[in-house]
Amino acid sequence: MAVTIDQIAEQAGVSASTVARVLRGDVKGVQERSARKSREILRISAELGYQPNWRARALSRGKTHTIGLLYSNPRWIFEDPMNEIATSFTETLQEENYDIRLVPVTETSDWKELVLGGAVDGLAFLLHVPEPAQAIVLEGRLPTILMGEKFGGLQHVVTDDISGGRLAARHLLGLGHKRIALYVNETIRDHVSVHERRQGFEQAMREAGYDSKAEVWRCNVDDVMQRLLARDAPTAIICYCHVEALELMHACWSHGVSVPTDLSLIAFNDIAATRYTTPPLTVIRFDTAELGAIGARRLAARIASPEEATDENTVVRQQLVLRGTTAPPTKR
Amino acid sequence: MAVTIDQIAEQAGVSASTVARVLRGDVKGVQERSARKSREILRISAELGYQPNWRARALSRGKTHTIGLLYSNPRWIFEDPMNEIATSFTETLQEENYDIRLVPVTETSDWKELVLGGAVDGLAFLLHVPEPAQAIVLEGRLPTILMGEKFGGLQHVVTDDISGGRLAARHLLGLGHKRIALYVNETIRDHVSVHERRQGFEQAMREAGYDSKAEVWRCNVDDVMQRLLARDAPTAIICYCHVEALELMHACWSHGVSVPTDLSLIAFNDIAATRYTTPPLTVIRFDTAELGAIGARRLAARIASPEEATDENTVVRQQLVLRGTTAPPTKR
DNA sequence: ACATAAATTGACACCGCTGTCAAAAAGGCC
DNA sequence: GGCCTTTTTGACAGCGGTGTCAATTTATGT
Repeated sequence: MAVTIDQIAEQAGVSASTVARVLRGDVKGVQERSARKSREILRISAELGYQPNWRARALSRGKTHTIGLLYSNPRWIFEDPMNEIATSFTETLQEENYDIRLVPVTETSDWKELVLGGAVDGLAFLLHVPEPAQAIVLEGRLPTILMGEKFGGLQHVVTDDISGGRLAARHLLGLGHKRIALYVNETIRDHVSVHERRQGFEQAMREAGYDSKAEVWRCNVDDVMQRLLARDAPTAIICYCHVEALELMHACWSHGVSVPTDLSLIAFNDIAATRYTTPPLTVIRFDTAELGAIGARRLAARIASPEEATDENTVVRQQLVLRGTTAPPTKR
Repeated sequence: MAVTIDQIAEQAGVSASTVARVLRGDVKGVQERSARKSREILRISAELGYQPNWRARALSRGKTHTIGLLYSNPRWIFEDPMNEIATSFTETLQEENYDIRLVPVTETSDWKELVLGGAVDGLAFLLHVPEPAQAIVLEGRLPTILMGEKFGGLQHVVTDDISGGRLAARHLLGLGHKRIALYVNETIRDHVSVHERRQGFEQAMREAGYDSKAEVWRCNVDDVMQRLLARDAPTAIICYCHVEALELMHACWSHGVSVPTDLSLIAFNDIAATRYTTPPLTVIRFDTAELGAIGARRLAARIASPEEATDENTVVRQQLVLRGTTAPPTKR
């Protein structure tokens, strides 16, 4: 059906090897006769609309020039802020001439065949390594990069969550808040970032001498509202991520708690929606594009030359973005 | 390096063909000796950790069991509400045993090789068919599905934007609004949905006898605010999509225009962020999951049996979700 | 013109699996 | 046991390229 190298060879009256070489641009073209022949071959292949067969090439070269993005739930990779990371990851990888294959990892899917069978040249993970894949990834058969998570000595690019937590707390302390809580929704998995944000938060509170007033709430939004309405409640909340913050903003609005007058709020992850709340959310942000791009380049480099691979990990810094949900506490 | 069928064959003392057959489960296993041999082969291949070579299989079978999701800008496919469609599309395709390859389409990228070279078995487009791909797609060499857009006779799954526009307008008319504008940001490409939403809107206005008061504003948010502050301005705005609405909500907030007291707002696309504005946005929504799933199943069916392929297109209906940004107009 | 070096070319094995086909083995029946 | 049918098996030719190597052709130097 499709045009092959042999058809071109036949038409041009040369061998398939020659056609392959010419198409690959692997002829010096010094000799007159040869140069003419090359031009002829190029003409014919263009005329026939030749397209190299990707499958044959992959088998022969032993490479697919494809990166597998492994995930267990598509919702996670398409969701904020992962989608921003994924965007820049794919964009950068495209510059490096790689394509992305989305590989859903479940107990039943054929992901093993794809990964171990050579459908991809490297692996990438966003925010977490799915359970079923962990053992195999650790065997290190393929170049791997983890973005936003640390796992068993594999190369990673992460955010600086300890200083993120510290930044949030210090900002609130600077405004005069004395009692601050960190709200982590109870459904959140036990991710390194939970631990680190907490660590930074507690560190800052300790430095300020408010050690005992650093509370970590692992509950749901209703519990938070209830605790907030109690006597001597915190005057500021740091939300583990944007989800908690958006929920809480909404809950405050319906309970008549005014932000930032009655309560200061600060969230992690600067997703688009945080700019559209009323007032816009003060957040701790990191450069998602940078994280994705670094991950992409690291992985590409690793695939290109596995020997020279460095085990360097990168930490992307977090920064404070002042918007409208934090203010000095009101005396009450 | 990796274990091949020949290695297993050698160890088991049989031919490669036999191994292949056994692994494929293509033996009756009636004869005692044969059954024993099969078990032995399976044992050995498990012991050696055999994984079929995906590349070789693809070449040999002439199929990759992969769908190419073509896009010209990653931002678009990872963005709301496309990500919801993409999520359900990939999930459904996974059930049908296909994987997704993200194929960025630019002038320079090697997408032609991937698509025409047989790296994918079918093509999918979200909301638009990138320019460089249009000619080739129309040749119809590969099964194709378009989601959320119509293009040159290709099979598609779209939303019912005409009735969507009508729903929005009728709701506002029902509340007593007489002068309504449709705001389409000037940067929006000329997409069928722009035309159709407008059509539905104008249709409803005509039915209500307000034909001349159906304005379509193709401008930016500053222009909108300016026009709104004029005498005899519209009391309600239908936003072409969520982006316009979020921007406008924000602009209203900073200009002291209160929604919905001073202005009623209704938007298309029920993305997550619309639920977190204050007040939450009234929207016209469609079932993104349904659209993605239908697209996936159609494409899979087409690939499985190109002959029986129906040219049926599907229209996913739009519906009104009442939230807080619409109210009867205030006399002023 | 002749030897030598450089460029070009075609044959061929290979990548690892699939699918066909004819030969070999096993089973069934008289 | 002999004959026929059904299973099972291995050889082999692809799939469409890649890459090596030796043979052939052309260019260069004297």
